[in-house]
Amino acid sequence: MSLRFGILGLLSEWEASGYDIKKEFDDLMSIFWHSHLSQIYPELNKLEKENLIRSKLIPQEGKPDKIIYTITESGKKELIKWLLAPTETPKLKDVFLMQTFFMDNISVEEVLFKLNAYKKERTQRVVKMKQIMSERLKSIKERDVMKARILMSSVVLKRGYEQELQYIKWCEDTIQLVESCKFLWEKSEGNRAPIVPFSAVEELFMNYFSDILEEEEKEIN
Amino acid sequence: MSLRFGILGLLSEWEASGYDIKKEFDDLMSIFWHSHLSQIYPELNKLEKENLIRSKLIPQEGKPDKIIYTITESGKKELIKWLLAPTETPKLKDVFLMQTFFMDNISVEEVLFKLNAYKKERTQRVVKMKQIMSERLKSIKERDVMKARILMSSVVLKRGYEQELQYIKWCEDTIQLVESCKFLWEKSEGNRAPIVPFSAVEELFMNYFSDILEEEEKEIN
DNA sequence: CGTGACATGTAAATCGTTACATGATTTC
DNA sequence: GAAATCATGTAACGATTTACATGTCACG
Repeated sequence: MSLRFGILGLLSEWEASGYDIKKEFDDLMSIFWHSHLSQIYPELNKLEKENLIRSKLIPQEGKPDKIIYTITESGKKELIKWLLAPTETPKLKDVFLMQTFFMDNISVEEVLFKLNAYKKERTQRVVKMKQIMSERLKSIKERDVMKARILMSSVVLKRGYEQELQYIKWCEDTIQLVESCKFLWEKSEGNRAPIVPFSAVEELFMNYFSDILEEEEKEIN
Repeated sequence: MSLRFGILGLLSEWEASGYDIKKEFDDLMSIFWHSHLSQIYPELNKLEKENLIRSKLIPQEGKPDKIIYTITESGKKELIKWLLAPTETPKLKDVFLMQTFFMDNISVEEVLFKLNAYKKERTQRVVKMKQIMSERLKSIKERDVMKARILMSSVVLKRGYEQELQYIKWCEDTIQLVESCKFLWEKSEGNRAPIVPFSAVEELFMNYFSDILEEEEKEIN
């Protein structure tokens, strides 16, 4: 349901081909959505049948011809209707957190390896995002033009970036905690886990949670 | 592909029925996954056919009979194989960020309304999570037993919680920024947006980005 | 006597991914 | 000569959601 609005949103600013749209999804918009060409092309055809967009064939030399789409009045109305509709809180999906949840099934060394590897992957992502952000910032400064669209795309970029940074920090903190709780993975005779009282890790545990427990004082409303 | 491992992971600790599994998905595990009963039941049957889990019928009085599943050796092996496999960095989907990206199409008042409403919804979620967390913490303290599984579920909870807090803070910061950039939504004659030089918002803009720009100094690796 | 929790499913529809199909041009 | 980019699609499969179907018991 959201893909169509991603397309309509894009076409509300520029006209574009399916191939162009895919590139936007892979670039800036990758922070909040992604899609395959094999889903974009049929969706464009559907949108045109519903009169929300219109196409024109552009012959090209040296490259294959392309089909450029523009948004219609009715399409813009649909987009605005969607923008004003209340957003349901999203149901999260995070495969790495799921793996983490069940990591008592593998050895501590493997846990630490996984956490480090994932941190590395996230770091690579944040480096790429940083590049996108500084390039954008530079081009905004150069063109010296500010618009609502530029503002809103920038705040979205910020959200994506800070999300990454925080995930990396979480990896670091968690690696530290696991490192100091290694003994929880030890197996005594009979392949049974040793019984460890909570008090043995209470300080470490509370320290790890300190930044969110401090929030307790701040009022939430 | 992940649902099956969510089920196997759960069954690696306790035996459970489809109905029990659904409740876990709705509770703690909702931070990283969710699923409908209509998907869980067929998946359980598939897993049993593949010999990864085994079922037994438990007759009950006063309640309908239920089918309890236990994990097999082969199931546990599959789970561990998955836990050790490298995790692809997830492709994010966030409908609210997508809406935000295109909010130049609605009025500032509507933008601010949407941001406030979403902040409220996220806040409700964080309140619920807080309850879950303090209940868990209390019960861990009372039972005075620490295990790797408890540690790992706690770190996942923390991730979910801090993610929510940060989203709320982003809403607040963004509301402030939009508030001070209201004029970007103004329309002059001919329904055209006024041309605003970047310098007019540079200070606000840079201030909004300050926390992530400061990270520039810290080295990432 | 209605609602919600308990309990297990099937069917249909939609959404998303991977594989297949085609063909031109540019760059290494 | 191989790989990447440009350009548009179809087909098959897999994952997910929504609707349908059935029945018991507890609580107010």
